Amino acid sequence: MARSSGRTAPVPRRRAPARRRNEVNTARREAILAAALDEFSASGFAAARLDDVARRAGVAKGTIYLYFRDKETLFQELVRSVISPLVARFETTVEIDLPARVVAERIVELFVREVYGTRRKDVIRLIITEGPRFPKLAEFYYREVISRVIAAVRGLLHRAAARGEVGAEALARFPQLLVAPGLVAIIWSGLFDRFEPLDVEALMRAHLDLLFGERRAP
Amino acid sequence: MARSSGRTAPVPRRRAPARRRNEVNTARREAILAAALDEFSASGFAAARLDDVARRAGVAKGTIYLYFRDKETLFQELVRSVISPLVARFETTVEIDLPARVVAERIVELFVREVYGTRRKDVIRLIITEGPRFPKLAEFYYREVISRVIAAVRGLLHRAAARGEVGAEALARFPQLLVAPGLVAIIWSGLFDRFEPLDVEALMRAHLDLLFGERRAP
Amino acid sequence: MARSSGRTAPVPRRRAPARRRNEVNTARREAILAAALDEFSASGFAAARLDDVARRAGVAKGTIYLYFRDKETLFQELVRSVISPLVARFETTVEIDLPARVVAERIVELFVREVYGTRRKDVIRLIITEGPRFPKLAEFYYREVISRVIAAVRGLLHRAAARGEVGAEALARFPQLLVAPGLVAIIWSGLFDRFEPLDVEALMRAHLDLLFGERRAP
Amino acid sequence: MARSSGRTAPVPRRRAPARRRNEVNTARREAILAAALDEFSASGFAAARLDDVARRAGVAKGTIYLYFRDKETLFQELVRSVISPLVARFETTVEIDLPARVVAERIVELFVREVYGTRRKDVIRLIITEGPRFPKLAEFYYREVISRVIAAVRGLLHRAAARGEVGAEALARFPQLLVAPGLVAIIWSGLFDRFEPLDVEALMRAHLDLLFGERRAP
DNA sequence: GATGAATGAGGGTTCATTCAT
DNA sequence: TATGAATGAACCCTCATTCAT
Repeated sequence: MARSSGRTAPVPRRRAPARRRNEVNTARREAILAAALDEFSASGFAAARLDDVARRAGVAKGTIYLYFRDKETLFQELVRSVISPLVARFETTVEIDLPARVVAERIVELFVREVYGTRRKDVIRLIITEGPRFPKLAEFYYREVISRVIAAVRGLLHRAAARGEVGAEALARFPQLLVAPGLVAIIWSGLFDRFEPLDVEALMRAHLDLLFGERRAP
Repeated sequence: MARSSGRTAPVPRRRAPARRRNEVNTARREAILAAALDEFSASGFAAARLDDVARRAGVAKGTIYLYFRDKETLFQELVRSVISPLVARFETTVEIDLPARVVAERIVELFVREVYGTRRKDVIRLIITEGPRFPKLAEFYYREVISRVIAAVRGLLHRAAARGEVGAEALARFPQLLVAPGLVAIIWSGLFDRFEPLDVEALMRAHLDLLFGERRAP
Repeated sequence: MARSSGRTAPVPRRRAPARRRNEVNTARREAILAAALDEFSASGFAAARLDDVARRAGVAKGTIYLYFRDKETLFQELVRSVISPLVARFETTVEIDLPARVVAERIVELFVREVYGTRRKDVIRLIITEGPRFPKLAEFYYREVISRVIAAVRGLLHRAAARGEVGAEALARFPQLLVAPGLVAIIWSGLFDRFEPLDVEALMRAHLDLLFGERRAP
Repeated sequence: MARSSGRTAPVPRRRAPARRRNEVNTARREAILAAALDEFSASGFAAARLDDVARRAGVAKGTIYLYFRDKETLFQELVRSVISPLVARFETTVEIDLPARVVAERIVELFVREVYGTRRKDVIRLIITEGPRFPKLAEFYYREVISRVIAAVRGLLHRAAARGEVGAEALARFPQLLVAPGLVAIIWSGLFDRFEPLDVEALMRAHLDLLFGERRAP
C-alpha cells in the first residue's frame, strides 16, 4: 500500500536492489532455520522458545513471523528444508542395478556420511520424537521420503532377487530392515551415548555382514 | 529475597505413609498412571495437561498431587512402573543356554507379545521421544534395562559363538541389531501406520530369517 | 529427574538492557510500582494478586514480568524505590550540630511531612508487617536506613550530651525512643483510625515536650 | 445418630465421662491454638498452612474444623484467647491512685514480664502485622484492649496532673507515648534482632527516665 | 468425635503471537 | 522490513475446606 505524499513532491523511497534483498532474506531465513534446529533439538518442539531461536539467529522475535507463519510452520519447514535435498541425493545413488550387497553398502555409506555425520541426524531424530504429535509432518515425511526410498529399494531388490541373490527377497519385503540399525544408532546417540558410545560404522558393517555374510576384503 | 519461615523450628513433614496402601489407593494410583500414559502418549510430556489426566482418571486435579510430587515425577513413575517388571520377565527368558536362533526367536516372541502387543509399546515410544529431554529417565532406562538386557544377550551369544554358531559373534558385539527392527516397528506404528500398516510378526520373522537363514518348517 | 536443555551450547540470555530506559518505560514501571503499593498495602504481600496490580496499573498481567522478575522482586523494588531517597534526605537534615531539641524537632517535622503525610507511610507499614517474612528486606532496611539513621542521630546526641544537654545521653543510647511514637502512629493509622483518629502532629509535639520540657512559644 | 444393632441385643457404646471428654476437648483446642500461634507467627496468616498447624498440634487436618469454623476464625480466637486475660490483669494493676511515675513503672514492668517475655509478644506482633487485613480483629482489639487501657491510664494520669505532677498531662492526652517504645521493641525483635539485639529493660528504663527524670536509686 | 483423602478454585508464571513504531 | 514491548490465554501447583468412613 503506497503511502500518499500529499501535496509535496513525492520522495522516492530508497530500496535495496532486489538481488541484494533476496540474498539478505535468504541468509536470514537460513539463520532462523539453523537456530530453530539447535533449539528444537535441544528442547523439543513444545519446550523450545521462539525467543531463544530469535536470539540465536541474531534477529528480533517478530522477525521470525516475517518468514514463518507460526512456530509449527517453522518446525515443518525446518524438516522439509533439510530432508528434501536428501531424497534426490538418495535416488541418484540407487538408480543403477548393482548386486544387493553393493547397493546396501552404498546406502549405508550414504547414511553414515550424509545423515549420521551431519545435522540431518538431528532432524531425523526430531521426526522420530515429534512426529507422533505432527500428523502433517509424518505425512510429508512418509510421502516425500519413506515411500520413495522404500519403492526405490524394493525395485532394486526385487530385481536382485530375480537374479537369485540370497536375502534380497526378505529385504525387498521389509526394506526397513536395512536401515533399522541406523535409526537405532540415532536414537541411541540421543539417549545413551554418555553411558556407552556406539561405533556406528562398526555397527553398520556388522549389520551388513549379518545380512550378506562376511566380506573377504574391506 | 528468600522468604523465611520464621523463628520457630518447623515440624518435620510426615513422609508418605509406608503403611500398606489399601486397594482404593492402589486402584486410584493405577488409574492415574493409565490416564497419564494415554495423555503423554497422545500429546508428549510437555503438551500433556494434568487437567486432562485427572479427567481421564476420573479424579480431581489436586488428587494427582496426592500420589505424585509433580508432573515430572508422574512421568517418571509411569515409565518405571511399566518397565521394571519387563526386565525380570526378560531375564527369566534367556537364562538357559540354547542355540542362538532359538534364543533370538524367544526374545522376538517376547517382544511382540509383551511389548508390541501391549501399552508397553507406548512407554517405549515415550522413552524414545522424551528421553533426550530427561537425562535421568534415560539413565534409569540404560541402567535398569538396556545394560542388563545387553549383558544377558551378550553372554548367551558369546557362548553360542564359542560353540561355532554363525552370526552369533557379530550379534554379540552389537546386540542392538537383534532388536533394531522392533524399535523401528514401534516408531513406524506411531508415525506411518495410517499410511501403510506394518505386520510386525512378519517383519520380525523376516529379520530372523535374514540373520540365521530361512527356517524350513514354521 | 531434571530436564536437560540438550546437547548444544545455550546462547547466553541477553540481560535486561542497560541502555537508557525511555520515558514510556519509566512511566510504566512507576505505574506498576504505584499499583503494587496500593495492592500490597490493601491485602499484604501474600494475598495481593498480580492480576489486580496489573489492572490497576493499566497493563496486562504479563507486562509486570517485563519490569520485575517476580512478585517478590516487585515487592522488594517497591520498598527500595521509596525508601532509598529518604535516607539521603534525612542525612542532609542532621548534618550540622544544633541543640538536641532542635535536631529532634527537625527530624520529627521531616517524618511528619515526608513520611507520615505521603505514601511512604504505607511502605514503612509494609516493612513492619511483611518484614518478619522477608529477611532480605529487613536486612536491606536495617543496613540502608536504620543503622545509618541511628548512627547519625547518635553522633549528634553524643555531642549534645558532651555539651551538657539534658536527656541527650539517654536518647543517644536508644535513638529508637525518638521515633517510637512515629511508628506507633503509623501502626495506629492502619488499625484504629476509623475508631479514633490520631493527631500525629499533636502527638509528636507532646512527645517532644515530654522529652525536652514544654516549649514556651510554638 | 445411634447405630441400630439389628436383631441382637444392643451393645451399649462406651462413652468417656462428660468430664473427661471436656478435658480432652479443652486440651485439644489449646494444642491447636498453640500450634496456630507458632505457624502464624512463623509464616503470617496468609502463608501459614492449616496442614502444618494440624501436624504441629498432633491432630488431623479435619479436626481443626471441629473446633474452629475456618482459618480466619482460628486466627481471631487465637488472638482473643491470649489477649483477653491480659486486660483483666492490667486493670487490677492500675486501679489504685499512685504517683504517675510509679504507675508508669508498674505498667512497664507488667509489659516486660507478661508480654515481652512471653508468647504474648508474638500475638501483639500478629495484631500489628495482620491487623490491617482483619478489620474485625482490629475492632476487637481496639474495644477490648486499647480503649480500656487508654481510659484507665487517662483516668490515673488526669488525677495525677490534677495533683500537679509534671508530664502527667501530656501523657494523659497521648497514653500511646507510654507504650510506644514497647511496641517498637516488639517490631524490632521481629526484624532486626539478628543484626543488633535490643535490651528491652534498659530501653524501657531509659524511656521512663526521659519521661520523668532520672531515678536516684534503682 | 476424629480422620485424611479428595476436591477444585485460585494465582503466579510462561511464552506464542501481535502491532505500533 | 525489522523490532521488541505488550498482550493474555494457558497451565502447573497449592491449600482451605468438605465428607465418607
